[in-house]
Amino acid sequence: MERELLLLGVLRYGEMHGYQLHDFIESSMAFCTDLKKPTAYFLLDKMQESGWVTVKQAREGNRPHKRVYKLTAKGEAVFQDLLRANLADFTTAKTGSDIGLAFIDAMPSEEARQLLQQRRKVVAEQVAKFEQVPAHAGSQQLLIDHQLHYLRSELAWLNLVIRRVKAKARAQQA
Amino acid sequence: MERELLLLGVLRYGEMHGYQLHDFIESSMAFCTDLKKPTAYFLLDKMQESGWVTVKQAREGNRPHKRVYKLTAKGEAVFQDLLRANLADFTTAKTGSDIGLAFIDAMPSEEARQLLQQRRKVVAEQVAKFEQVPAHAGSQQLLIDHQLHYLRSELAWLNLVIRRVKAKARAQQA
DNA sequence: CATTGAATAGTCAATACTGACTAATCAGTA
DNA sequence: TACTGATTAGTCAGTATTGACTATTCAATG
Repeated sequence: MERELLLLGVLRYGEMHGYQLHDFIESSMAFCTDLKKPTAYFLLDKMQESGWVTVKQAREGNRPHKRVYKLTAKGEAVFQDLLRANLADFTTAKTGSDIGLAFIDAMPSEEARQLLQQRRKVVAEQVAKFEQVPAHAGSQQLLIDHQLHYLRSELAWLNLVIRRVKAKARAQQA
Repeated sequence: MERELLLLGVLRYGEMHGYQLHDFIESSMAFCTDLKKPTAYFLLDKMQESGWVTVKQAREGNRPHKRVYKLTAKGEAVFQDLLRANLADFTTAKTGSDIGLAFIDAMPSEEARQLLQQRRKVVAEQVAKFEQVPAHAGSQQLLIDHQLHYLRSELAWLNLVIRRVKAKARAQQA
């Protein structure tokens, strides 16, 4: 239900059409979710069927159809419920970057070390990127802070792994 | 390609049938991926078409069909490539638990504080669970260590957020 | 004013993923 | 031996998700 929570939450800022919604999410929340356009429309349609949002066709100038979505009272209630459920719970994030580590013994430690150093560079670049992000308003800042916290923690862990792999590489060469 | 890497990597331990594969992943790697049975069979079929694995029908006793998958030379080559690509790269994990934080201003800070304290309990329990996990062999241990590192980092961050929310709750009541 | 490229808005066919199911065997037990 | 529940093995129909596309409008430029 996270994506629903997200869409409802964004719609609380005011009525919007699908493209705007998707755009806002792409730009403002890219690092905590990735909601593709067709998925957004799919979910919005379902929400409309459930009565969480209303849709009206709008025309500006002589532009073609444009579906404007608006939160209903029921939608707001669902939002409040989902929000509470989300805040009280915790689901561990899954990386995909871990899978490689599981099989790190399948290659020479020295090569693994080099690859992990490349990975470290990637993480360090992301950290740098987020350090440059200008201050955001309110809870947006929370997400940025979290991302930074997370990335730094990953960097620290990577350093640890690299040290371990280095030790192993030395042992192998001896 | 992470799931492919995973399946190929597990098959390197020796030929297996689909159920065994899925079982191994469920039990040994549950916290870094979740690969459902039908997905495993789906991917294995595709891999067979690509020539990464061979399949042979086997019968033990008079059990019905049982498809035994075995890595081919090509499969091993692909595995090595995927492994290198995976180790050199980094993809940030996405939680879903962040979405709630993005809208935390939509409820009274005092209530948010209580909910986040529930969340903290959930995280703390997971930390405790992983601290109990007995030592594993080789790179399996790496995954467990990573998970612990990650969970502790999340716990620390949550504490920080809770402090902030507390401060806000005090400010609101004053 | 025709043309190019960007932005806006949405669609669709295809892929990926999963919940819920079948079906056989085995192990215990009453 | 008939029944119950667990284990093994796999299937299938339905849902979720996405890459790649269409089609319009706008803005700028030669």
